[in-house]
Amino acid sequence: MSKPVLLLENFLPYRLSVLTNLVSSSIAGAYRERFGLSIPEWRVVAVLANSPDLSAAEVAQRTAMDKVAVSRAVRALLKSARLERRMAHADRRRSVLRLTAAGRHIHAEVAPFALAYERSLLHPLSRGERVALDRALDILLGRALQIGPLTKM
Amino acid sequence: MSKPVLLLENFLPYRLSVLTNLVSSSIAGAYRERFGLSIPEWRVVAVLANSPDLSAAEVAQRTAMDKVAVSRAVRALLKSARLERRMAHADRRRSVLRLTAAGRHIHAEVAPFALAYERSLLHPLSRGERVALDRALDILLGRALQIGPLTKM
DNA sequence: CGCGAATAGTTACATTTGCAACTATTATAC
DNA sequence: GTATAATAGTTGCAAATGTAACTATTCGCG
Repeated sequence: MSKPVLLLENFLPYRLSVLTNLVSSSIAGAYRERFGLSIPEWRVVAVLANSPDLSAAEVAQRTAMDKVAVSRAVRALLKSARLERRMAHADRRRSVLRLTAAGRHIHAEVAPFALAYERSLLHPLSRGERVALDRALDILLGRALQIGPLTKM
Repeated sequence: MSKPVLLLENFLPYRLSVLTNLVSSSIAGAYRERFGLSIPEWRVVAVLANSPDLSAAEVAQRTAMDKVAVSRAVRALLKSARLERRMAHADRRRSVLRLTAAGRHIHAEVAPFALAYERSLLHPLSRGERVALDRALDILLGRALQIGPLTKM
């Protein structure tokens, strides 16, 4: 029975971090220079394309972003006229966010690009391997939420 | 034949990002408050524990960090006396980095903690699911490197 | 009502991160 | 040997991100 040794290259959090950083920075560079869009902005566009008229808090929840990040992304999207904001008549704190025509247009451009990247990334995996990956990521996410902030582990 | 639709919650880069942020921030909080160590510092300690006398550039390569991040982590570790640095006699540009006794000590504390977190995270996965995950992450990393910066995709 | 707690969103500030420019040293070419 | 290029590492600056404090509005409950 040998004591387990920590090798960084085998350590799951490290491997996730390296892979994610590589993937995210590749995508972010492409979005930025081709569409003038940051990843937070892209997330906001992506959810509003499928679910118009959400409030900022609802967008935050669906994008796993915090409200400050959403606020900044919304401001940028308003400035670039890809988003319009009204206030909820019932509750004047609440905003109602909706893509403009320009916003829907950029979504129609970026979405196929994003899907193509994902398809290319997954290309070397078999159907079964993709299913296994999906499942593992789901389980890990749930587990990470469960473990939480590690206040006292 | 329906056109594939982009749903953020199914988009692999998004899912990787959410999972990685959650895992990394959990770990980072624990390292910081319990050991006074940032993740970049931890990576440097982890590689030097197994491979003493590396140069900063070699550390950068093995930790997937850039040289600036390594430089900053090394400075912090020197300040906290967990690392000592000599210069290579043959090439006085090159540093030779080695953990001090305090550095080895912190490694001996953090490594079991890190392994325990990893074990806990992987707990709900079966042996076969872990193997499949490992394999998928390896393949994805290689593929992401191959695809590269997306300069012209 | 009306007052304290809660919620939506923004702003301000500190920390982190990435990139480019810089210094110092060594290697290469002529 | 000297000039040019390349390499190791640091520093400075700007952009991105997170945390906390703040404003405005609404809710809950007497």
